[in-house]
Amino acid sequence: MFTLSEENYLKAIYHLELDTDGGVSTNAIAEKLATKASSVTDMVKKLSEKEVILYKKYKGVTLTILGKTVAANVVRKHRLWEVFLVEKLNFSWHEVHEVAEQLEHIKSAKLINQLDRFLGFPTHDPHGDPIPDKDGNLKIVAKSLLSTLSKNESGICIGVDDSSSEFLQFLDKKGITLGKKITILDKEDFDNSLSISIGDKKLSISNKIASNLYIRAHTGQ
Amino acid sequence: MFTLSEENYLKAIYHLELDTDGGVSTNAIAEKLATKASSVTDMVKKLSEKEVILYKKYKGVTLTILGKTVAANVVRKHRLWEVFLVEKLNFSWHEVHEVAEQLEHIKSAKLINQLDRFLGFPTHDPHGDPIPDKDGNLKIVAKSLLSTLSKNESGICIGVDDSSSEFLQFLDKKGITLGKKITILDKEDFDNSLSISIGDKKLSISNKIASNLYIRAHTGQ
DNA sequence: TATTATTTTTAGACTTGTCTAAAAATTTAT
DNA sequence: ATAAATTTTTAGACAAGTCTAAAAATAATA
Repeated sequence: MFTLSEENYLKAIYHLELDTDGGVSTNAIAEKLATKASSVTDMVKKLSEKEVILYKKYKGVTLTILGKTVAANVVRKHRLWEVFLVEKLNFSWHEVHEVAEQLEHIKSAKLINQLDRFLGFPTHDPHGDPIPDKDGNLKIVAKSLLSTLSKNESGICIGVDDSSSEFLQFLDKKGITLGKKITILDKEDFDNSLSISIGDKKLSISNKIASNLYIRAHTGQ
Repeated sequence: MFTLSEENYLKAIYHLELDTDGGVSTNAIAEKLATKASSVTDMVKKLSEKEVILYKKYKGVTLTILGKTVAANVVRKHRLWEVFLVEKLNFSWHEVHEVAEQLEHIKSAKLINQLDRFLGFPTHDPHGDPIPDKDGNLKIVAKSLLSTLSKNESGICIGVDDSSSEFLQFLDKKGITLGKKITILDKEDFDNSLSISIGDKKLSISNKIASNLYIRAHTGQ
């Protein structure tokens, strides 16, 4: 069994491993968890003894199979709870993270299995991130950043890269939500801003926005 | 803000106060929380400084208004989550306690308000215990133990005194659930066992069982 | 490569919540 | 009311998780 703190470390390492090649550095973990490098070193020794990570002094850490399973399970719980909060309790997508951070540590296999069933076995959370299955496997969906599409191409909005509260509230204000079809009407060379149509509206968005929206590529029209 | 441990102490004191006159003793708290009296003394000093309890050395403790509010809120959360688990996730009433013990510590006013709404503002949990409102007030329902009724009297089963897993599973097996009408057919002087009718069944139950079932008195009939 | 800068680890300390063992206060019984 | 039993508190210790400051290892740069 793992403590709340151990679970948070495993989750942080899990996320960092996804966009790092080779081991995850002490400093990276410290930054992600808003803690000090010395604290990370301590915890990393403990996790290494529990055989959930591989650790060589000064060499960074990697999750073991066991560690990855534990971490994925925490992520699974986090994302299922997010779905619950949005679908059943009328939370907005920018409000769910903080609460899900707490709920993800509740220990009960039955609870999470029944919650999964109750929600209709969702595959993605309200930000478009995939929900790991019981074994920790993710369904990978081919996705591209909106900023990489060309004029006249279109696709379905399936997720965000930056899921900060500010960004999500901005999207709400603009009417940009998951599942909507977006078409590039024009690209501005000057500042890489885009004219897009979404639903029956047209709007102009900066490159920064377009670089934080994921699109499921739409082969043909 | 209160730690998990502080909340558990407040909840224990809250429950103990309900069936104690005068202050709650150190030993009583220690027993309820399966901890040592010395630990209780330490925590009690801390809670006293936080002004949620009144404490005089060797004299036991009492909740302040603030303390009672905090404790009732934890109980409110516990019982709302129990309703959720039973009504929405198909838990049996004997399975909910352990999970609710964890969920009751999740901090989010919006979460609990929305959960309350989602569940239809329930007034009682699956064991028949009242759910405190936002201000910590309970709706008191006049109730009697089944064992106190006389022959030919009847009432609606509205709760249990002992909510141990074993007892609840026993009731399940006998088909005794909240909301059912129970009529005393006969009382056996020898061992105080009862013959009752419940639904369309007749059965015989021991005095021990009858002393753990609450009935809403049925004036008339 | 030698030096500087950065990262990581160690050493020692602090907090929270717990414990054991012993002392002090209170209660019960003779 | 005094002695015995019980309850409660104190004193000191420990584990988990964190921190600061300094030392050691690694990486970057001249």
